[in-house]
Amino acid sequence: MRKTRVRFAPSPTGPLHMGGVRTALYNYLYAKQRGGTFIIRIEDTDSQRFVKGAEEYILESLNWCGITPDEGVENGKIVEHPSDKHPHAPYRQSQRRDMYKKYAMQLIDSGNAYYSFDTSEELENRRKECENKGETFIYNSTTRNSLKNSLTLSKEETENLLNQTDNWVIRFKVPENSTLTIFDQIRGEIHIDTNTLDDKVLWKCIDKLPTYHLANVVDDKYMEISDVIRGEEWLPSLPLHFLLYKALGWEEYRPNFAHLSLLLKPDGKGKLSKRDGERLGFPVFPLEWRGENGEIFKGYREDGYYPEAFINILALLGWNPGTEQEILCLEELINLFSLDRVVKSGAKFNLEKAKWFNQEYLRKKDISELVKEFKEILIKKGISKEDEFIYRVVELIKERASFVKEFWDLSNYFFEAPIHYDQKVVDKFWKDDIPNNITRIYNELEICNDFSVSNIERLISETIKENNWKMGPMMNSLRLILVGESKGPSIADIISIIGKDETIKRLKRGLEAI
RNA sequence: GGUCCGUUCGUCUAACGGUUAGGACUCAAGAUUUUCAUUCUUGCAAUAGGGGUUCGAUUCCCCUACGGACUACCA
Repeated sequence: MRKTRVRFAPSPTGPLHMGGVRTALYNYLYAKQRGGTFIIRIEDTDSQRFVKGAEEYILESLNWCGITPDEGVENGKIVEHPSDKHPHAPYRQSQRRDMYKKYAMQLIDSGNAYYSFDTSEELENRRKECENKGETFIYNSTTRNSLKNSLTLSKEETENLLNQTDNWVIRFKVPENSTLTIFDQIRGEIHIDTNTLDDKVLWKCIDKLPTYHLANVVDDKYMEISDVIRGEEWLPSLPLHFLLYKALGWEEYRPNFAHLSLLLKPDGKGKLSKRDGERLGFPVFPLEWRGENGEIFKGYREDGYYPEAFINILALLGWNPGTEQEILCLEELINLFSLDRVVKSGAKFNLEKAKWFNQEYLRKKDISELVKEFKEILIKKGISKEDEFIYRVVELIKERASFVKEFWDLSNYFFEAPIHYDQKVVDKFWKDDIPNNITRIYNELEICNDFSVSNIERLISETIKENNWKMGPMMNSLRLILVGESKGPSIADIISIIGKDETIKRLKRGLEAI
């Protein structure tokens, strides 16, 4: 049995989106469960699309999620020099160019690849020609003999072109007339006729770097990757990768493959993309991302999600433990994860359910921890209160919120006296002798010195009973005065927390204002 | 267009030939509550369609439909 080594290999062309985080998570869970190694590798062989800050963003995102790499990253940075812990450095493909070049040449020498000199215009024309005839152009055994490459040109001509111009690429020579059967750990057997494949470019002339396909296979072999778990968008190039292992003589190193279904747009067509978040009002990215032209994309972190909740949401989007348990911490996910329980079909993200997950995690938090978080919000509003006071408030409202950021709207009346009184409540309850009765309660409270919840509760209910008042209108009117509207925890709790002075003040003002 | 992958309540999913097709989110109703929320109970809601195979198909096979990915010197 091979030692489990998996990699997450993002390319730094922008922020990592939640689908990418899920792929990283599944890789991580798979590795951890099997006592294996989780490696990060940066696939930056596209020099044209490089985005500044993307690499840092990716690492910070994984860090926030608690997905910690065993290899490839040290002190929050991609490792560039080999060490015991990081024997395969550098972990950035742009810094491994020479290695890929060597294998590209080996493929040419062994007859598995060739130089191609066709310009993109020439190929474009051929494609159009075919299209007009209702055919499909494929650069492979059916066409390569009629194109400009080292298979059709003489040795001398090829040499000359290579020496004189920079305009050449290396293409893989796909073998003809064979059917491949490739096993995918999630999808089972996949059959492919090699005649439908095309001779993909392995080495680009444009930036003198390998394409993803070559770099990927070489690195996976050298980094001793045992299992490749990646997105479904790679399924069509699986046969090419499969053949590449064979052509390089590395069949015994070939990893197991598993292709994950995609995360889909919640409202219909296609895979989840960068802009869906703004359009549909939920984050697509783990962390906030500032685009080059000042655009801001929301992040789960900034929206108030806990990383544990975010991970849990992602884990269950395309996988389930086979039981009815839905709230799973990282530890449990590691223990329970298995590729056979990964769902084959694409999953649409659901915001409501995501909120529910966060609510579940919020409820599990210690009140003192929530106090710390809420305090930051209060400070921004210029409100300072002693921790004990905030603690009592949070204790009462935490069940009512999915996010700490909702605490303020749920508890503002603890910190500020109401300015407006909800007219609907006024119309419904503020009648007849209510003002008089409230005044009676006011008088009772004014001489009361025990503002414990139980005493206030006793005092109010006894007063109401003794006078044969109606419970509903009295309580609702008291609430109206104290809160301004018809919401919140019990009156006794509110009075007890805001205390005598504030209660008296609010009753006085309410009696005058309503 | 071509190649590949997929299809169970609105959404995430369970049921790996035999279930009244289960759970969760959402929604609705009821109970509890001085209000709101919580909580509890109940309810609404699905096997894409058509053929096979089988005593029996959500499950296996085929066709159709629909959805998705890929089809770059992008990953």
